[in-house]
Amino acid sequence: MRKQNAGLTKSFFARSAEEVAPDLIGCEFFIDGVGGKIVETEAYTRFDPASHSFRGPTRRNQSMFGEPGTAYVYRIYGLHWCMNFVCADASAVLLRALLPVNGIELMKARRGGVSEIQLCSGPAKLSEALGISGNLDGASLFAPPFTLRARSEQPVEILEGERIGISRATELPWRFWLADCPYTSHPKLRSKPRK
DNA sequence: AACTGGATCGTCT
DNA sequence: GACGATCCAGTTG
Repeated sequence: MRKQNAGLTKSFFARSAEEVAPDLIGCEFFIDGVGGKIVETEAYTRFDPASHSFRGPTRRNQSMFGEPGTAYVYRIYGLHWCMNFVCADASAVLLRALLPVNGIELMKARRGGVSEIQLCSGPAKLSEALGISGNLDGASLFAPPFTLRARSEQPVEILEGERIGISRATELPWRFWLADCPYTSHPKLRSKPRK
């Protein structure tokens, strides 16, 4: 009986994002078979001033108030897309970096031929590589085009530190990443949590 | 290696 | 009317 490579279930996401976010490190995520291993995430919760759900439901953030296991996709800075997995109580996990596994040539084509290291090393980069845009907002993660696979083995070491690119609640240690992984988004913050 | 500004627009003040 | 859960190219040290 092979338990490894099983798909993630709804109960996996039916917890608060700060619990789910570290558990997603080492899982695999694909869209139409294109994607890779999750190596960096961030958690955002309902009572977190940095979270889109902090001020209650709006048209943009309504997916964040949906069922655990829903995709929340939003546009950032007018030109990029960011992908989130909705968890319990209007919390969500932002996908920040993947280690490319499948569909590498297609991802390179979408990303303008950058090196493999830089293919998915950032939230907007991985969205471009996987072809993510606003039309996936609100979709269930348990149906096509998505594929989610649980870890096949425990990650060597998961580190945590402050989140990146926000101006509020910056002290919360809700960014999680695979230690010393070259495919994460911030070279300087790869090995040690920021002080 | 570190910092700067530009691109670009929906959302909320 | 201001401002992002960003990225990239360019400049400076």
